[in-house]
Amino acid sequence: MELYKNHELSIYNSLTKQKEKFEPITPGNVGMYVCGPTVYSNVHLGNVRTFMSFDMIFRYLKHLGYKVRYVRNITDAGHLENDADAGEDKISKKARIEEIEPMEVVQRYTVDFHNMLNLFNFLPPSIEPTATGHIIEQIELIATIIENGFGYVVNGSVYFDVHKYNETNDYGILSKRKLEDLIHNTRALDGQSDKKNPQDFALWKRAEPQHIMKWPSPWSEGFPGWHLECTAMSTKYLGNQFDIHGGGLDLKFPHHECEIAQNQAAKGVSPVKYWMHTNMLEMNGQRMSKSTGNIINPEQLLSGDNDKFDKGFSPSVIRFFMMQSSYKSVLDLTNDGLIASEKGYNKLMELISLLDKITPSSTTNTGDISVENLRNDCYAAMNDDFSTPMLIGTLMSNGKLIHGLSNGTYQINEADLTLLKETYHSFVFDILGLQQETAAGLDTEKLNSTVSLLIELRDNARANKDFATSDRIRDQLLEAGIQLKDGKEGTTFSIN
RNA sequence: GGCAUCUUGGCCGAGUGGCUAGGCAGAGGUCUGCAAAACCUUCUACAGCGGUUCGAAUCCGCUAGAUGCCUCCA
Repeated sequence: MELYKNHELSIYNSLTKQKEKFEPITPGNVGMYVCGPTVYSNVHLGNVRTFMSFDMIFRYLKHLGYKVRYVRNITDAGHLENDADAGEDKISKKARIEEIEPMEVVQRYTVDFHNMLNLFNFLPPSIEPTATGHIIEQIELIATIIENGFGYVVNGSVYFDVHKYNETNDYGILSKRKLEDLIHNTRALDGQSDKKNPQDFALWKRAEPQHIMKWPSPWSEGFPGWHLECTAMSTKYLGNQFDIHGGGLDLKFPHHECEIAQNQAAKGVSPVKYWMHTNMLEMNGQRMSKSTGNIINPEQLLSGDNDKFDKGFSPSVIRFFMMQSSYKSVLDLTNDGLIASEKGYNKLMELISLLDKITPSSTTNTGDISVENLRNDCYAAMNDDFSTPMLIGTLMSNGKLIHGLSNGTYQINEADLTLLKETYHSFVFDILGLQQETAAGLDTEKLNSTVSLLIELRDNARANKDFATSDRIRDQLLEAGIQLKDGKEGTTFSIN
């Protein structure tokens, strides 16, 4: 279904700093590249937020009927600790500290990364290439950049000549910086003697003898610079120019700026039509940071095993929380915010279970709400630069329609009911990527029959006005984490 | 210091020239043996000052405050 033909999607382009109508380079096809994690430690919750935003974008583009090729890389080499000559690869540093093979580090944290994303119900990208798997492509790219006069070799290392590049191109076009300002504001770092200018960045670094991760190249035994891998892998799989490039806001400069420069220098074109940057995740009003201790692992947030939050939160609640804010806004992770989201999420899931129980009538009478309008509002929200907060608002505020249908105030015919169900299901599950969470790890069938028995006993007690017994059942169950809910149709329960 | 972004009601968080965001919390109600849950109703806002405009939370300027990047970071 080529829905995109009937929808005008607009995307905020960080390059032009405005919303633009989305028109892919090849009609019907979308190429999207997102800078993935450097696998040298456990996945950070901020990474989860960024990748979740692009997961949602991937989902919506697919929903619109685009054929999407989504490339998200794994950085398993080349990411320098700092840009000085003494710079050490993050992976080898970790390997040295832990006395294990670099590829063991990579394997461990790649597995952790995938496990975590699975928990949060991420779709796998179309291609997940690794930097170490593309050393040859990177070497070729460096050779071309040198050939074109934008790279120079010093002591076996290769640097990108930013000043030379800036004579014919605009270094700073993405981050809105001027080279002269950068010159004035670059801090003096030790050991930069190899570079012609401090603004130059490494394309290839010669490895010291004790270095464990290194590859042969025309210039030295060494390893590629960090910015290079994304240029090599994105253009290999998506072409010299592609539609969307995403990543966290903190990668805008220098990483993405350098990608543009490398692509211009090697291929003569700017690589990306729409640059998208996701904003930062904070916790309790402060940037998450290992050095200040303002940090929490995803596992700890899920389990509640931490000193920052009252309890654990399920993956869908965290996803709902993140989807309630715009990917372009700073999001502050707080206890109150998560509690509020948990209630909101439960409410939405309740709406969907109600909706699934509604039976069609011969005619439709839904007051001043029309299913058609509701559906259009959902699309309008998403078409407006993937406004998931607006989408959630629409889904929530039309809850009165579902309640009205449920309690008989409104009626709906079969065609409209199908459309309504389809709308809620596709936006909530397929696009937002939320899941209806049944108590994971519990044998729900056995639990159901057990609690049903208790509900029956309680009903009998209440009928006999033996409230001591009925209240005891209710209160004891609540203490055990099972909440009874008395409704018109009888008593149901939920697990807290 | 430079560049950029942001400042919405008790809290979170959308919107962006005239028209209800939404959630949480609060208040009132329906239901209930009492509750809880659920549902219904309801309150409150656009940092300050000046300008543009018939009209500004929305555009422009200034002031104050916060944040990000400038060094590895999603």
